[in-house]
Amino acid sequence: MGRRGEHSKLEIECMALEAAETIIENEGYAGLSARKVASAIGYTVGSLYFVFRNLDELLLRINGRTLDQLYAVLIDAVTDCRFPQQCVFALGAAYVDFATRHPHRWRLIFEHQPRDEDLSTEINKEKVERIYELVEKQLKAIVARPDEEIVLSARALWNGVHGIAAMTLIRNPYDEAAQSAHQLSMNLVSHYLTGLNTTDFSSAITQTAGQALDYPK
Amino acid sequence: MGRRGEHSKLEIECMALEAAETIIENEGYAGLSARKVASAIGYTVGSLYFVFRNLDELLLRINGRTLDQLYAVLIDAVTDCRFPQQCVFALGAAYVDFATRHPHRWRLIFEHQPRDEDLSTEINKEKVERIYELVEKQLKAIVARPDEEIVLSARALWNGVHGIAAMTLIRNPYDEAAQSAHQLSMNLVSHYLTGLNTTDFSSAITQTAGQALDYPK
DNA sequence: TTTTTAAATAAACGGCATTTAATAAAACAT
DNA sequence: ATGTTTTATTAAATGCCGTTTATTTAAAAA
Repeated sequence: MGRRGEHSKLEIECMALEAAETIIENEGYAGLSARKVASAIGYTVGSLYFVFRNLDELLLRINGRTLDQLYAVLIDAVTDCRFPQQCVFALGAAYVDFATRHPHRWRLIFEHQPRDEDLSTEINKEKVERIYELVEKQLKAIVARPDEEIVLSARALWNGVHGIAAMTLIRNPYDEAAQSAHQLSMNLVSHYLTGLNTTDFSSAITQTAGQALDYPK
Repeated sequence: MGRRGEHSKLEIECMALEAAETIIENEGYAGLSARKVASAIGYTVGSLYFVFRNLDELLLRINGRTLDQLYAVLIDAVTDCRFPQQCVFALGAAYVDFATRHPHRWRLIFEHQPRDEDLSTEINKEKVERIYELVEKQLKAIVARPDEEIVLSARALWNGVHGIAAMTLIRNPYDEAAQSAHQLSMNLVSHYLTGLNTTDFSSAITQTAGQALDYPK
């Protein structure tokens, strides 16, 4: 058949993204296929390639949407917290929560790497950067340090929270994972912030931690 | 052709593992295929299924070997460090180093999850646990805390270091990634250990951090 | 020497992503 | 109203893939 004109290109794109998200949410990336997405929206495979260059592009778009949702959740988490320390805890808890609630989509963000070089990688870079900035803002309110060090610390701490979510989710049943991850996240954030607050000339110590703590060159 | 008897079953298994490792090391998991492994060792696909139940099993075996290598590297890292704090830094540095040197094989450990339920998951569990114990040992030498808390803290800190390696490696060129990861790992370990040392009645604080720091229930 | 056994293969199956050529409906021009 | 051009859509083809099956053949056993 030819043009039905039932849905616009943009509508098909949206339908495909939603269908794919549902499949991934339920069965994970392994359960996804172009054919499955197409039939879920009542079209044939070919039509997908009329809207997306390839599956990689579709996945990239899905990751973009997931990152948007994640950001919204994190924004929400920092709206009802009073003190910056409390806010960092809340951010960690919200992140772990999101990861355990949508494990497949969350993992896809980090595990999918497109084969085409292109600018594909860069596309969602800002959406990730935004999240780091949420943490930086809180750290700035906790300790007075040069911007450079705030950026470094936010990355270190947030990557840490991410690692907890990642390792906990790898092989654990839903509820168990969520509980364990929360406990670990709290432990990490708590000790890290204490350490950050305690260290007076932090930048000096961080840069010379090797000598100070007898770190091997 | 029929039985050549040129290689024993065990020899073929070993050859296949090595060939697969090379492919993954160079091209990543995406570049691996049963046919490619088979032809690399001068056999046809069918022979692989005479030795492994399926590709999942082969990958599981590879991950086991990678975990063994990683453990060896970490053991090595703690042999030439004098003080426990220094040892934790050394462990983190060695981990980050291994991850950046073998990104594809390292990622495979965490990203490959077999479809067969089986006990497959459990197979490498000990090899992961062993690593946490290395960290626990050092933490025990740093602070006097109940075992339960040591275990929790080792997991939190180590997952944190893992997260740094993971996030840094996702999209960064080799050298850049390695340098950045080292810096972040140092920052995280440094502040975390300071915090752990500073907190006197840590178990009390960790368990009641919610109230203490006004953490949202 | 014949029979059995087991190693190894070739070929097949169904599925996949992606590309190609064919088709038919709409939009446009006359 | 008619013919022509677009363009949305599909069916089919290509070349991979993991896995299974039946078949061949060399060695071991009889």
